[in-house]
Amino acid sequence: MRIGELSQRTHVPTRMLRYYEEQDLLRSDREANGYRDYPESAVAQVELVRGLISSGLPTRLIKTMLHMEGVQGEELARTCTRNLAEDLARELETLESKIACLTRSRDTVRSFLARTRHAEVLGDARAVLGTVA
Amino acid sequence: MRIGELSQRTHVPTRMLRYYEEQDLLRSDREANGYRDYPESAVAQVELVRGLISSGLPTRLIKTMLHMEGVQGEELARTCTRNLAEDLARELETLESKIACLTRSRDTVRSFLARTRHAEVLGDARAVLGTVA
DNA sequence: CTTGACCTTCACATAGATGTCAAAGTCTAG
DNA sequence: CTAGACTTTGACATCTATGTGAAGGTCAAG
Repeated sequence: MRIGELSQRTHVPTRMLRYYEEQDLLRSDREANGYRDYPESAVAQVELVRGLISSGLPTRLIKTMLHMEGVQGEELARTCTRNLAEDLARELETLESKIACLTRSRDTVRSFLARTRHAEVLGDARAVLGTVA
Repeated sequence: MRIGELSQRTHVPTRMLRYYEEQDLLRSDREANGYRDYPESAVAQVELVRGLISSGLPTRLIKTMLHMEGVQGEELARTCTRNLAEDLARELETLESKIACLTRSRDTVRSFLARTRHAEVLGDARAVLGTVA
């Protein structure tokens, strides 16, 4: 598919899709006329990248992880040096702490909304909450 | 405590502590001489703010959430309008999706490292991993 | 009183993610 | 052939979170 369609389907502006490509987070083939051509899988890829970037991960890490998702068994021995493994272990801790932090905040918001629901007896917030629980 | 101590204890530069205050994410009293004076609780507060910012949350949201953590029961009815509740419900979805995204990435890194550990028979990465499991 | 280690505010610089616009090529419909 | 929709690259603007440094107060130690 072309960039316009990918953009519509992911709700990510074409500007950003080109930017991700420039940052090595997304690949594309080219049609004879030079237009970018994306495979179906690009949709998922873009969604993943978006999520990670919006979660504050450095593109460097995202690039590494995207690469990992593709790599298979034996290939690893050659690919992953000890230093890289250590780096990744550190990144893993970063991820864990981000998750913990967001989880805590999610719980805060959740319980706040729950209490609000009680407070607002005729609460229309209930409808909203319904879409979340 | 003063800003220097808070900075050392949180590993957050004083520049940022003042910035957070400017953004309404952190409060401080003032000594007679104008120096900022923080309570013990500021340490935890700063750590929370750091975690959220590093997770890509907009300061606007963080401000809201920090406020919520303080608010109690009855006060809510007055504080939380329907629109705010709807906003928060949306933010909650944002949090959920960030968490999901980070969790997926964490699992990716984890399983990569696990496989790596097999590949590197003498893997020193194991020691590193131990601190993570 | 002076020095040094703090603190204050203010301002300018930077890096990353994004918005926006311009100039120009491609292609399809009329 | 032309108009309109879509594409390309490239440049410039903006916002946020930061780094950095200037100019100047506070205060304890020597």
